[in-house]
Amino acid sequence: MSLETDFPKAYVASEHESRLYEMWESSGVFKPQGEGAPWSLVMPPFNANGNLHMGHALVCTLEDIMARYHRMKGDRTLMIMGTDHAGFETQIVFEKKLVKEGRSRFQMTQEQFREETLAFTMANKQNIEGQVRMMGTSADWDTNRFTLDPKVVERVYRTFRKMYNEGLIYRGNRIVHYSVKYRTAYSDIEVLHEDRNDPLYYIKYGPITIATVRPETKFGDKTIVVHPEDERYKEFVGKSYKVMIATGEEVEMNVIADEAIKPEFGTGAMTITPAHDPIDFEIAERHNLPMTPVIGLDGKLLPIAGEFAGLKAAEARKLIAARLQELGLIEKVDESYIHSVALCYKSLQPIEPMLMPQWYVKVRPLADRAIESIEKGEVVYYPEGYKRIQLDWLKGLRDWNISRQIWWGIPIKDAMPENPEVANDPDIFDTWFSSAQWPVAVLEAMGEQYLQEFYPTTVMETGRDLIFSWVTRMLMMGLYLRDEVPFKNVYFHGMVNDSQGKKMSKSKGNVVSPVELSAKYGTDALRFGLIIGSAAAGDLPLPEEKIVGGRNFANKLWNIARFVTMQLNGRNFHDLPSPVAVTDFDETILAQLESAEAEVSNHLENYRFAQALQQVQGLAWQYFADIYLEGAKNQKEGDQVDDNTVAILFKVLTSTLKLAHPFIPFVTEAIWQQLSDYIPEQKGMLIAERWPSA
RNA sequence: GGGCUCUUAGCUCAGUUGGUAGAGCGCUUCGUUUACACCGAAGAUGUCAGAGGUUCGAGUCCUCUAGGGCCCACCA
Repeated sequence: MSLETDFPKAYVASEHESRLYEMWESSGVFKPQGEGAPWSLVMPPFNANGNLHMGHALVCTLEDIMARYHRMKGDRTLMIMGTDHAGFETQIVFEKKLVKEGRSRFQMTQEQFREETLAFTMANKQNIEGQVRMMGTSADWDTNRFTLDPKVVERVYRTFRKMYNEGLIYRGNRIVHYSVKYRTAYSDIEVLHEDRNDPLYYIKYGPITIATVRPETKFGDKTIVVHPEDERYKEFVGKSYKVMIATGEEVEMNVIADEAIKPEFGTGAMTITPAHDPIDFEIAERHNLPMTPVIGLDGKLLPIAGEFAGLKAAEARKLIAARLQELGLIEKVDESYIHSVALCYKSLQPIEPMLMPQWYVKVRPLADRAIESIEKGEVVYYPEGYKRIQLDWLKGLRDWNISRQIWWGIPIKDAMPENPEVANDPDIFDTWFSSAQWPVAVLEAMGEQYLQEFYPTTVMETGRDLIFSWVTRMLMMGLYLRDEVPFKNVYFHGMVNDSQGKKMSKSKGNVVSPVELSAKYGTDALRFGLIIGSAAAGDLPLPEEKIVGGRNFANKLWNIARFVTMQLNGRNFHDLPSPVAVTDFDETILAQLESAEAEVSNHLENYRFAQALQQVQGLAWQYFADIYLEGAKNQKEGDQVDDNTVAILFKVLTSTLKLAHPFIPFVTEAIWQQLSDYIPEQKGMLIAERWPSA
């Protein structure tokens, strides 16, 4: 072996990474090994509609660190990768693509659209799976699943049937959040709120004036509601009289009383629009009043609006207000009124509350069960503050709308083809309804023995933004289906930001691609940059300097190994004496190694990844390279470092490689393979080595 | 309206159970000794936002103030 050719001065990641990954994958080491305790992690299924982004890269890194650590510790480690068809999200991505091509889904049949979207999704799935491999992710690819795999879909349908038969799923006709732009209903969680300033119009209905921000919805109103205790209006309750409305028509209005009215708001009186407001809807239900639609699913006013019919609701508002003004029906306008407006999370356009039938999950029993489990400590949260956030959310949770008026996803109708109520429904499941069952579905797909051994999984690692949409729902569904929590620990990571700590976004042009950075600096460098100096659930800025630091660290390790190899002078490790602490130097480095082993393990057991990595770096660079190794040079007699020192160098090097491996798997494995020339009896792979335990 | 969180070296941020402040990058000076210039040596830089409290001892716990950020919320 020649140093210059076989052990070049610089570590060039691109020359090693894909080869090493193939070596690992084909060796079968990603599968559960040995007789140790089971340790399992189900990765968040990646949306198969684009490229790997930094959030994904962080997921791969954090989760792979855990998996590699536990594998080396001797646990029966299982890391499960998966991809998500991501219903609505993918539909939007694909529709944008269609628009760019000058096409539209409305020129296609649903079947055509699904076929093309499937092809698009499968291509992206393959793409992203390659990028997950690029990240060094040591997932067992035999367990890799897609949310549209027949076994997964069948699980979703079985769950639906079970819940339907037990009364936990029902079809309800009530007010839902509706996106006019995307023509679909949402669950509560897909809605954002923003404070906006809109005029509050005080409109005269005969003797009673009401306040509203939405005069455009008032065409069907037949009822004025006041609080039963309100002295101002007591004489009117139960009576009716004719008033003029915006169309110029005379309409009969009835006055009723209901507790839902707050006397201190506006004039203490309002008219109700049951088909377009949740509170009004409830009042109408209580009093058995008609519910007349005023706005169509296209967001335009219906014929009931007379001359305003066909206008978009928002455009109509000003025109209608002007007409009311002309007719002398406006008492005053409060221009400074600020209220919270519900917005579509995707388009940021106002939500239009609509009365329409949807499928709901009756969440109370499921949520109560989840609350019980959390309070009993069956799930441990990192950071722990998220436990309460989750509990609070569960306590206030309302029934979950799981149907979407979209084209891409799992069709509801096939869940119960024999049941007309289900079989005639054209809707698609909310993606989260299937991903909520993911841990059960993926383990079950491998067979009952996987569920037995690996459910509950050890840890769920995901972004803190998914706490409600995914984590809580998995908890509820896992408990429902298996009577056991789906994971024993939850670790939340934060959002990856740019070097200034700003959120990455396409419009700001500050998005950095993990694929490009990996190609430029190596995956280890990227992994290092993502982990160093970060904390659980904390947002993490990712300046390129951090990644450069990672590359430099990889190179440092490489050169430490190069130096140690040179000291061997062609001998085998076997020829060296067992390392003994002779000098103070020896004693110090061996003690430092031992304490680093303990601390890195302790940090990793407690999900303190950044601190663990900092320990490794400090040991390797400062204690080992700068101090011990430099000392060893000075101690040289002639050309030769004494054998005991070489033995210590070798021991510390190999132990350091083990400690560093979970974080920067490629360079450590590459070095290990180089070293194996000197350790004839250890021809194996570092990934399969035993973790050094102090 | 409710809740959470942050304010630590020039910059971006760590700091597990309270025990005389840390990393990376940057900066100053020096060094091309055959592991590494993707390097080494030496060095400078912080009343840990402000005020008060608990404690033998607080960046770390409590209260308040100021200024950021985030999440939740069916106030017509």
